[in-house]
Amino acid sequence: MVTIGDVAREAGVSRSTASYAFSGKRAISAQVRQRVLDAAGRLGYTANAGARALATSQTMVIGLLARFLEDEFAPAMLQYMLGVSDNARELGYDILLVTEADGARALRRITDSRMVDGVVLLNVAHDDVRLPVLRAAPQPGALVGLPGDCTGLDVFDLDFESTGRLMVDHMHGLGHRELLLVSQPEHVATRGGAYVWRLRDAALERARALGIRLHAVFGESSQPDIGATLHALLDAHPSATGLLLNNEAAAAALPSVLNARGLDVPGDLSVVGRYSDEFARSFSLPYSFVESAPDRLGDLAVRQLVRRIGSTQAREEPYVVRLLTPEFADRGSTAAPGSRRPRGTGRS
Amino acid sequence: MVTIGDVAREAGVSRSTASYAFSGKRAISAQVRQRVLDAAGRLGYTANAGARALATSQTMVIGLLARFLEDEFAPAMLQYMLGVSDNARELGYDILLVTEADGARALRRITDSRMVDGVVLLNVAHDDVRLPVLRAAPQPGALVGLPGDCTGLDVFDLDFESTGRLMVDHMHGLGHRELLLVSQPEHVATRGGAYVWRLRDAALERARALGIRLHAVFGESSQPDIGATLHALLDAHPSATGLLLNNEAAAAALPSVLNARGLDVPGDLSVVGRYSDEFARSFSLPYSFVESAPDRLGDLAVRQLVRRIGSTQAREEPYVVRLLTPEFADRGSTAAPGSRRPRGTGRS
DNA sequence: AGTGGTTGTCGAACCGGTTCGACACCCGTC
DNA sequence: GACGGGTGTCGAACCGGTTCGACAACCACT
Repeated sequence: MVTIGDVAREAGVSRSTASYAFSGKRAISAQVRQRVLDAAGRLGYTANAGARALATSQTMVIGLLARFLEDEFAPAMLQYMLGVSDNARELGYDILLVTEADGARALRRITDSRMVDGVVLLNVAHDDVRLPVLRAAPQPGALVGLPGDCTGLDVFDLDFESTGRLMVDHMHGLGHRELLLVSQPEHVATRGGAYVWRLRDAALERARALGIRLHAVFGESSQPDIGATLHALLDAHPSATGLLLNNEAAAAALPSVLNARGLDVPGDLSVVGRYSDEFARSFSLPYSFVESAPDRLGDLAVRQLVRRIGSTQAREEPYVVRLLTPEFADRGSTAAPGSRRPRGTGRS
Repeated sequence: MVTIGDVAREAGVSRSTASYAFSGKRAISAQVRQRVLDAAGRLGYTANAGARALATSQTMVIGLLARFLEDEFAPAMLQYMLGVSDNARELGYDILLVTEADGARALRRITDSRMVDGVVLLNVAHDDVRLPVLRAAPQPGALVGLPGDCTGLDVFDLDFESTGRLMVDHMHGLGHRELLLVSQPEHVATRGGAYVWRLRDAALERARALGIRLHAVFGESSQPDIGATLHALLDAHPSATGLLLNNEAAAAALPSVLNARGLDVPGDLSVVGRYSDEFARSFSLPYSFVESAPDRLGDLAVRQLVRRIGSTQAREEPYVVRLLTPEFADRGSTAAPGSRRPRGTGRS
């Protein structure tokens, strides 16, 4: 293994001079700097990350804590992971991926041992057990997902309440008066998935205010159960004209359910989902949707985290809670109720 | 920050004694060991990972290089990532996740700087540019995916050739004489995705040997294009009675395509896919399939990698190329051709 | 009592970087 | 010709662990 000492010897300078030649933190004459750089190139030198971390107390690594919980839809989570990973790398940070079931213990492990300069938590629950650990950690952290108590934390999430209202308002504006809402499994909600009831409650309240009947149910996150649930829901409320989805698995299952029932969208039923554009492409979802913006959230979280890592004074700044305004991506799957168009061939 | 020196002082021993009390690499009296452990608990001591890495030349981190290429189906890749991550953690290793587009450069970065003890490469191409870098690296590496040249590497993959033959044999055994095969995009194959033509060529050859007509096409990996391709394929070969899928996106799109055409499986068409069980659940795929076993491959790759990391003598052992025998998961989507059963209600 | 072998502990060196203080040198200036 | 201020380089200390050699204390034997 070639060390900075080898480079220094090859260039005929001291170790400290070699170090300064690389970092530029002190003035070094052009010739000497070039001699050092040449020597480094000749020897194939790369600084040892562990040694540098020890000396500088900076690892240039960010911990990414993902939670793959039962009853949650893994493909959706991937988008958030990539959103964080790609943006971190752009800022010069590597990603330590943690997928352990016991997130709190894993978080303590990587922060206490100083493996990371900071941490991003995904899929944050209302009363997330990882939060006390994060608050006690010496490194800063950023959250993707809104917990009940945000004190001492930078938080980024989609505004699920506005999303619920937006969905209802949109349908109401088109003339719908009876809607269906499929949320994630109740189990996910009771476990602390606050986004479930944040959207749901807001939608129910707005529906009440507008005098709309809104039938809200929880749906499975696995196939084929969710398909059966969708069928049952449509059976139970034949007069409903609009369907709202806050459940990626339900969205993925919907095309074949509608196909089986011979229902036309938006002629027989207007549909609005909530997922990411990338997700829609993978799952062939032709519905209008509210963009969940995982790449955007990853970008915001990493950027803020790196700000705090970088300067001690940034670490003193007030914490931010940023809820993204939902954006409606129109794919033409909503229309005035009862505006059935001639059925297509199914082939476009 | 509390160091081992603080613990030693608190326990009234030297730093080296404290170190030995933790590692157990020398005999330490029971009382002293307990004093050290108590002191560590009282002070909340955790060893600094960078310092330990520097001293031991071991980081206890494995690099995971994923490639999210254009025209490839991201949700399928996630299964492989989790397969590696979960198994690595079980063996005491953390995961450094690398998703950079320039995999060769990233690989050089993390190996040269000694951030990782070893590396797992996912989605390996036939002539993968990362392989020369890996061979030159001082750390061992393991591959998930079979390249053209395996010398000096431990390689794990599904046996795609056997898979292709198995699919054809299975259909032939049921009496099918005209089949369709949908592979990944041709672009993926020409770029070096060897698994594409390994399965395809083997299937074509076996079909020829058995006197079966096999129409093999490449299909898009994005929606909704792949759906249109499936429709066109079924239009072009109305007499084909069996469909083979080596394309996750095609599998995901198939239910609604068949639904739109009013085709019954296996009455009108027998179907066999190639994906993972987990994937089938997420995407609601009711078809028989050959298990791609991402968890198993991750397990094998990590286990072999850790073996080589652990002992210098294991590093001398001959390299292994392990191709998993394909396993057929029967979901009842194949039958003798023309054995149309009464159509279901689509609800079951 | 002297010898030899364990057992338990310590001090010092080392891993490979970074950083601070010291200082030699060169320039222009009074 | 002494003086002051940059500029460029070096030596030493430090980051926080691990590990090796030395050695004291203790035991059992002859």
